[in-house]
Amino acid sequence: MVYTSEHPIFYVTVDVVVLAIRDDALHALVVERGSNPFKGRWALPGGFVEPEEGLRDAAVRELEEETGVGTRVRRLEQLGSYGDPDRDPRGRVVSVAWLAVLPHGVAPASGSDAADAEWKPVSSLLGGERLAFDHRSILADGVERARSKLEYTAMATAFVGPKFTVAELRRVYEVVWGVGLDAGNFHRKVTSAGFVEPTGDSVQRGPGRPAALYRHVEGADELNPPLTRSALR
Amino acid sequence: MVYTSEHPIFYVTVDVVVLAIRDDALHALVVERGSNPFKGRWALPGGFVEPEEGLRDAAVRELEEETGVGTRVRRLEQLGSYGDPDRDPRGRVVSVAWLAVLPHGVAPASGSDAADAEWKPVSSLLGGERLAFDHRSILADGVERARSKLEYTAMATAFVGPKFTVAELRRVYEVVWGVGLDAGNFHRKVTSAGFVEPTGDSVQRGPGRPAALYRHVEGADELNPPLTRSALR
DNA sequence: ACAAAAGTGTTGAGCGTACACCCATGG
DNA sequence: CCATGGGTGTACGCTCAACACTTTTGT
Repeated sequence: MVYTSEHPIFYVTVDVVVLAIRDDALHALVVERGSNPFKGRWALPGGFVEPEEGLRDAAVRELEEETGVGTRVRRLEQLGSYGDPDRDPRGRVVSVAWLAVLPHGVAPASGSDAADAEWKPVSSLLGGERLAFDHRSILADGVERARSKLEYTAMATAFVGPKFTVAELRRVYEVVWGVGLDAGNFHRKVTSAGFVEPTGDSVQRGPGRPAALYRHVEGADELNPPLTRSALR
Repeated sequence: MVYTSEHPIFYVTVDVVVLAIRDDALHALVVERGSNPFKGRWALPGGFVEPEEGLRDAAVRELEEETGVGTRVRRLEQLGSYGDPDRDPRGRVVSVAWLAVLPHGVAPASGSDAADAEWKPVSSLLGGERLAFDHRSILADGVERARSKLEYTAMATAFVGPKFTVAELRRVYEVVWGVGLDAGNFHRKVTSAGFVEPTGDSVQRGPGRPAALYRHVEGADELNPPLTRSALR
């Protein structure tokens, strides 16, 4: 069909801020661009939405194709849309950005579309490193969203495995917020906030008393009262 | 099919949830659709984004064209994007939704594009009334966003004039949250939260002691500590 | 004088912070 | 037996909800 629309046409993409904790630091997943524009530059995983595809589905598909971690995503929420007329030299492209969280220890699969998918510390991506398009801004928004969502949702549990200790959860908060937290007070708050329940098992990690294992309570996402960001030390 | 682009083509629209308080009830601005699809049905103001236009600019322009209130908007933030493949019978349309707040007493201008722009109570729009497209869902998301943003931002001040009394502000919270609040406690909280400052004037509304007028402190948008939603009575 | 709304005082309950202390394990 | 991390006890200070009370006006 000849294009006779009375309305302007756009391309729509999805881009995903994928966060995880590695080596006690917040990392984001980035891929090296294989073609222009920005060939060779790091970018957030993402790509063009298919004609009959939902936006969320597109985010998961692109994540799987480019990094192989699509099925491991523990949480995926819409971050916002970015549509400056000049944000993409190929034309008028609106990108719907998503925030995804992975548990620690997930590696980008080899043999996927993108020759290189890598975890990079958020600090360096937001520091000197230059990302493609407006991805630096999208990443910054994603990190800020994660910081505030830790306060009043169960998002932290998406950064750890299905069974976790209170100390693992505490590291998540400490790393994402960049503060030290009182271990005792944190333990009380988190075990009485209603979003985690003991599995009954316990586990030994190095010296010290074995820690009880908890799991995330199905469907409990609101934290009441919220965990406050107040630092210790 | 002659479309030779290597990527699928979309239309992009903006839709705006415009909230204001009228007659002690939360209202939203809706326009009657003049053409198909959904001809004659109420819809959120909005329309197609121009080729060289930013998304926020498009929201303001459409609001001005369809309702004449574009310049009176006191707050405009992105709500999210809606892109189900079937959400619009005209084709693949992704809509970027915005949340706008107006002070009370703003009327939709006559002589604008839309024959009919009207304030309607949110309760009826989310109740029986049937809106065009997925606008009911967008409106619901907008109202929920407003409810939670009252807690920890200065959004409430956008619902009142540039100078306002503490009681006016309290009515905003009571109407949007649908609860009664203790006048004394509210007064203390709000005047010590740092986002309002006295103008020095005072004003008389009916019987009772005259109320001091306040204005919103420029740039103060975060509420610390947040106002809690706990009801009274 | 009375009603009504603005604004301040007061009090008791509950929560958060800080930190002491006990528990259970590895070396 | 010591070091290390898990987990509990406790006390002090602060905030908040509830509500009594004072202030300032209209009728």
